[in-house]
Amino acid sequence: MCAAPAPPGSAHWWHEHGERLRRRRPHTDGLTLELVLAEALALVDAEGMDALTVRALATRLGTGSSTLYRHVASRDELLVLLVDAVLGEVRLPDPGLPGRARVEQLSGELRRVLRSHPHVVPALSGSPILGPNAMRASACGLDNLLAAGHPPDRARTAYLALLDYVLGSVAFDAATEPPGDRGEGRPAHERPGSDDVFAFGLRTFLDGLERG
Amino acid sequence: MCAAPAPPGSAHWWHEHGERLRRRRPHTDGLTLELVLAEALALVDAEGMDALTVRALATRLGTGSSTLYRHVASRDELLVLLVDAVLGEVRLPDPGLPGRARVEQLSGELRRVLRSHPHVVPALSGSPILGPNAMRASACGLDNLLAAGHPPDRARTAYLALLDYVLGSVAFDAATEPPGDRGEGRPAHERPGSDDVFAFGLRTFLDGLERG
DNA sequence: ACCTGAACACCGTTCAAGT
DNA sequence: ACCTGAACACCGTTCAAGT
Repeated sequence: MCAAPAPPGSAHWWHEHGERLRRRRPHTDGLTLELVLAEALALVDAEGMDALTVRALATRLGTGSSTLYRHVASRDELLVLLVDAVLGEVRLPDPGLPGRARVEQLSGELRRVLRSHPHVVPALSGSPILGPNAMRASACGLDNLLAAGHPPDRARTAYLALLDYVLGSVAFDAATEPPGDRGEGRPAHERPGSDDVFAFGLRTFLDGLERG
Repeated sequence: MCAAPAPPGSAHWWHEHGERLRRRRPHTDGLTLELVLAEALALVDAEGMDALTVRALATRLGTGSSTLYRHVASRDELLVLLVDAVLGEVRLPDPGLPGRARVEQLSGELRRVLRSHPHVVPALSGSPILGPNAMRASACGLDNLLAAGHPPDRARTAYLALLDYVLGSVAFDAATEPPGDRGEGRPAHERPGSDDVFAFGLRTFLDGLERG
């Protein structure tokens, strides 16, 4: 029974992953999951997601590919863990700030961190984002909206919509181009920078949220 | 000179692709790019993006994998073309409607189309979205905001922010989970459905845009 | 000229054989 | 028990050989 393996990134998988970490004993070689993830992130940052092959990662770590399977069950698992590792770089805002300022700060910080690892971003849309670092940021995001004075149901819905916007602005940053610049010459209008677009969208959403 | 191949999905690549289409003569077998893309979409919809291998697609089309390279230069090109093919399903809103209603309708339609091909969505964040069908929808999206009474610069910025939100809401739909449901029992609060989240976020953004 | 089978250089993953 | 080289079943892509 219970032969179905939990899909990497699912809540069930994260639960089992936590138990696995608690149970683990040190390997005879010095290799740890943390080292594997750090090297994987360095590889992805330097050469892009396609360069993150199990074999290339193993070579960088000075072993064979089969050795990595003692730390990670599959390449998919590696990607899920990599995403949460990146989210671990997010610094939560000062709790002393007012609600809206905290919302703006956390949104900007999430965007900053993800843009500092651009090749990891496409991996965000593959599987659910439920790792411990994701949950930590997530709880903070909801708290901020509650602190800004929104009732719980409204705060929860607003939180999800805002998260979609922040992640979308990172993922589709260079992917979206305004229409009207079809000619060969320089465009008639300055194309708005992605930082300006992000700030405008965030401000507009929060304005709508306050006054709605 | 000019040996650098344009990366699939770039404006330059799309330009060359258009010329390639204009120049093409019929192949001796009945196979066309349109047929290749239709079969690729059927395969992705049925079995997911990982199942879209050049070999599997060729088999479904009754040929060998090398034959597909007469229609598409690489698997990456195939994905770029597939994304624009999906965007071709977007129906533009009735021009007789008022600006804001058109914005809401086009946003909802884009979301509907992408959610009907969920396995294609992750491919959106890989490369720029500059195909003819993307540009057609894009031009409409900007027009709608102009028609809603926003000055050009503001309309352009708002259009980009709104697009990030719509794409984000599709791409991170199942990927985002609200905090607070950590217990094993049923959650204390009903989790807001993604349709509700989307509608709320869209309304909130447009409210902020009107009153800002 | 057009087409394509067979080959090349990979890939993720497994597992029997080593220590 | 722990580890890993070598193998398995793929993959995208190319190109010489066929028509």
